[in-house]
Amino acid sequence: MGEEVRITDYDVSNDDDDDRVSEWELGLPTVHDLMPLSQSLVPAELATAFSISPVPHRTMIDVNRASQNTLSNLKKPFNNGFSNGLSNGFKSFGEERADEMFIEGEETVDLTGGDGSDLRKLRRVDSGGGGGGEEADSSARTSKRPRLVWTPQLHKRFVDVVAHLGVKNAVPKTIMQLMNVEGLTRENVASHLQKYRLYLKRMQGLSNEGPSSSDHLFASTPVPQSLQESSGNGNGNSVQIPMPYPPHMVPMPYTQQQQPQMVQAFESHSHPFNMMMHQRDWSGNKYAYQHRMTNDK
DNA sequence: ATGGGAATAT
DNA sequence: GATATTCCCA
Repeated sequence: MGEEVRITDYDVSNDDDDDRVSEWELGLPTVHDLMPLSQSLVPAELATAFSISPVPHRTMIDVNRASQNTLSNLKKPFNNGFSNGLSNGFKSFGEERADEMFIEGEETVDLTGGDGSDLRKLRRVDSGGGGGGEEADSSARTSKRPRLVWTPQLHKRFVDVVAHLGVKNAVPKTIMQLMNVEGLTRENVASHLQKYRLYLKRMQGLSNEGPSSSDHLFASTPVPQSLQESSGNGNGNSVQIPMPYPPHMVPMPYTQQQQPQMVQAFESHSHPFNMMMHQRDWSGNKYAYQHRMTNDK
């Protein structure tokens, strides 16, 4: 019964590309449409000679596809929470690939964008008593956000922010804003903060270092001195932008980059972090894998 | 509306 | 049982 998030269902029915057909898809492709948009500057002979891989030919159709794809992505950034990375990726490889390549380098929609707007506000739709109106589908699935998984990276960011804020100012909302993580809600932070505080408390109780064996996550990120005990971190001023965190979101899974050090008293098993993306693809983009994680713990 | 914490849920 | 969400109240 333990129901884990199913990413499958929605998408199938939700797939914009399929149910919406645009003109250019309907009409027969014209010659112009099929005409390659670009030509190689390198003669075929030379190309082969130097083993230069030819750039895939793109036609207007490809372009339209790509742009539509992009549009729909922009339009429904959070339809079903964050699980899109996967669902999209699994659709149809052959076809999708072209599009991907084409729009590669595109930025993930950043709702946290410059000013720090939000995407929260999507809350549960409660039945208004009465009759009819049903949440159609625009943003209906909104009700249930997948469980947020606090990855080490995410937690680190959290800790950093809290540290820079000082215990005084470290309140959920502020933390959330400073963390600047796409899709992170105040509740998420509040909850985590609650736990973190307990951890800290329990921690100084034991005076010396002795991370309980159960504090997997927390133990993974050292508690900054600014938090060790004293409050305020000597920062009496209002904190404006202590640490400009890049807008983006959190890295990804956990590749096998094990470091010889840190043989601390970690559990004998491997980290559970691989399981992380069972619910959601935080980075929300498929290219995350390529990016190197620059965070250390 | 927000923070904090207890109660639930997964 | 750990961990995250939701409910409740100050």
